[in-house]
Amino acid sequence: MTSTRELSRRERQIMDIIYRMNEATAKEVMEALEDAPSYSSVRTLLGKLVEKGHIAHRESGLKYVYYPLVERQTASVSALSNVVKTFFSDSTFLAVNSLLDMSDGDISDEELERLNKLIQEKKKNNKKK
Amino acid sequence: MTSTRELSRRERQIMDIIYRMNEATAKEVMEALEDAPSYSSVRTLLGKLVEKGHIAHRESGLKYVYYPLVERQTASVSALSNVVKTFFSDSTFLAVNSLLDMSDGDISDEELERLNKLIQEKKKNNKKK
DNA sequence: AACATAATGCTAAAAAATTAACATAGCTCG
DNA sequence: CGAGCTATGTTAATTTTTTAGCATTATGTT
Repeated sequence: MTSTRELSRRERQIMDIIYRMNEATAKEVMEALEDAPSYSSVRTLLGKLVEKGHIAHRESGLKYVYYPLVERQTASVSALSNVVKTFFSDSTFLAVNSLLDMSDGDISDEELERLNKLIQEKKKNNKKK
Repeated sequence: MTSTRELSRRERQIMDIIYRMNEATAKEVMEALEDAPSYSSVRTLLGKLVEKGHIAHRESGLKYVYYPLVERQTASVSALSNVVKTFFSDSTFLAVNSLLDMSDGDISDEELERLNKLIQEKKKNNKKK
């Protein structure tokens, strides 16, 4: 597994930043880090992440732009699964429930409508089996 | 913030285990660790987590039983928030959507029904404001 | 062309995390 | 009782992580 579980503290922070921004230069990563170390240190960490196969970089003019090698989608499923397993006894229902509770007016009516539809679909699927 | 972000790799693994089990002895933690180090090492790590204020232990007969000091509920909200921020552009909707997609027959009809109701509630709330 | 700026390459020291050894104390059961 | 098992307390060595310094290369600006 190439999961987030094997990363060190800083490496994880940096991966999170890169996922949030989709891609980022060393400078951008440094600026996004809360208690950022020196530019030099950030580059060393990025280098290690490249070595370990978590990210790659392409040249963009002068600089390198780093991007994740595991797709956002894949990584997100893995992250969600882990939270569901750890805090919700592996119950997707409980996790969704909690997310809905947490969201305070964060979801628009239109989005709620779409969720309702998706749930209807699920029901139909359940019955088919 | 006393979040998971400040923990080292092993410390995080151990916290996850303790959250999953609600509480655990050193031995149980060791057994739950995938590539477990020696019993001695596990105890050292537990000691560090106690020092850092993440867990506490109570005596249960002969042994210590460790439990988290930050409630499961609180920790789960924090973990979910982080995933939502990192992988779903801070959109609860997108995260719920993804969870529902991931769940394949994992949610019962009854649970789906409850989710629908919860969503209806949300809609009403949206309108009130 | 020379200088300031911004980036990389390489290297190394300092700090933190990880592992484990050894000593000790209470229980239990033959 | 006392040998063996289980657990803790303490300490120390090793490994990994984290930080950063210094040299170099490319750009663009005067």
